[in-house]
Amino acid sequence: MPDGSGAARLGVLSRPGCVGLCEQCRIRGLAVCRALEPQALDELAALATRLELPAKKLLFDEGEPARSLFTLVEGVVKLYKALPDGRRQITGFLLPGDFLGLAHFTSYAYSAEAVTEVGLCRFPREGFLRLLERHPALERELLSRASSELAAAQEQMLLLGRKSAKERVASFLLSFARRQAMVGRELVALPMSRNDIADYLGLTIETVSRSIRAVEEEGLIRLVDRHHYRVVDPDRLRRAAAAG
Amino acid sequence: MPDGSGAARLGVLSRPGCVGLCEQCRIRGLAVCRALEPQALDELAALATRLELPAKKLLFDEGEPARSLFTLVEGVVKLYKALPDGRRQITGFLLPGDFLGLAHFTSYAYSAEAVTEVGLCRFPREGFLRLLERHPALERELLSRASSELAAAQEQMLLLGRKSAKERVASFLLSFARRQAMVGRELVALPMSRNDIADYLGLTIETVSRSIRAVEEEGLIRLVDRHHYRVVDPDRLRRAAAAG
DNA sequence: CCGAGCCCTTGATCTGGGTCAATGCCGGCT
DNA sequence: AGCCGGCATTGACCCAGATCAAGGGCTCGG
Repeated sequence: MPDGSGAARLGVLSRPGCVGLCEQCRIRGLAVCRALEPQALDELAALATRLELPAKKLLFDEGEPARSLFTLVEGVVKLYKALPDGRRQITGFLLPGDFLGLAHFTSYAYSAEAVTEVGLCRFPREGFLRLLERHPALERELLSRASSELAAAQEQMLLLGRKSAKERVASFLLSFARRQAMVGRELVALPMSRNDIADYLGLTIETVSRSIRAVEEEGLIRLVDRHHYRVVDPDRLRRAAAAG
Repeated sequence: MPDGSGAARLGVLSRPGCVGLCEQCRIRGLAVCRALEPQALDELAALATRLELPAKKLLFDEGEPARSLFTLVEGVVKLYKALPDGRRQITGFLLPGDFLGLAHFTSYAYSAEAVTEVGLCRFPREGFLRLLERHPALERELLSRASSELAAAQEQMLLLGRKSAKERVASFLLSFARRQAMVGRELVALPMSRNDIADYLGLTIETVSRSIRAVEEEGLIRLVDRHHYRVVDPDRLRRAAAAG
């Protein structure tokens, strides 16, 4: 259990209701971002409210006024954009510690939906932006996160524009394992549906299913069940993903 | 000709060698970003060196150590990522006023190449980062730019993952016209090759050619020559692009 | 423990866009 | 002006992945 200064260092995530979540946060959370002064963390904590949502619950919808920003504390969230006729593109899956809601304008540019049960910290937009002005270190952290998201988006454009179905699936399985720091034989959870994977990779569920099967039959991964796999041969998987 | 304080407001772009470029910059340049103190502008200006490149010249290559950051002053630059076997995905075209080179790590995550003759201001990475620390307003500007780039990247993922060839081409023609603030009947320049358009839209040159033709035959645009078009029917073009 | 419904997988067929193959055309050089 | 080389267009054909169509097997509620 963190003492007073420990609580300050863990910021918003060590508030009542967040106990037990600090493990992830220490690794990935906004609260422990480099060089953020205890002062800023306390102010962040004062601003935050805790939020829990069941799986499949919409967090916010594209075009809706952006009133809040969030850090994901627990569970998985998907971000997506949709066309009027219902075609969807999932632009990313968020894991605990990820930040969401930075809107360039005053409304969200994408929708966010809980994939699993999720726990979040919510920050009201106004207060957060004022806090941002007073704490350049926080702004730096956001800039750093935005540029790594941008790099990930560019990688995804390469995938969507130029990779074959099998390469897409291999890339996805590899990068998802990587994000959980599991490229060995540890079990990797795949909490989203085949439909979500398809909408993330620009494919159909049938093609996703067949491609996963193909990757498994080549011995690059081992499917434990629909929602769990092991990376069996990281090197060949990397090659099947056309580098990454 | 700007006086002393005018020169300061226009920052790096009103230095010797940049005369005559201020028109674009006043509209889009980094130098006039909101609320940037004259002090910061002068420091930026002191840091900048002017750089000219012919068309097709590589500015930097993916993976190369990121020693510089740039603002594009004149011409068009393309950013791309490539796979080992040569497949390419262009992730964006930059117009005057755009900023490039923000690398999350110490090496560039993509390549940058001049599409036309270009003029740039170059900032050495070290100096720029130090300057960033002293001027939160500059950092805010970069964050704002990064988030609008991110929104553009998400839009492009939707295009690459879910739109048909004709929708992609319509979206591209529309957004390119928009970025030049020309959605009426003004002539829009299309300086890049069909190959570049194909690599941007995740298509082949043949499909790009056929799709442009189709969009023209439906009377949505008028092709003046290979590198110039007019938007004839913005509304129907918007619909053909599946909204945008 | 059983049944219903929802995912998911697997198979058969179809098609949008890729590939291959001629031309056509423009711009630069002599 | 005329030629040359690279880019663009156009046409014929093909294939990866979409679509259509059956099952199969978790999961959850009763």
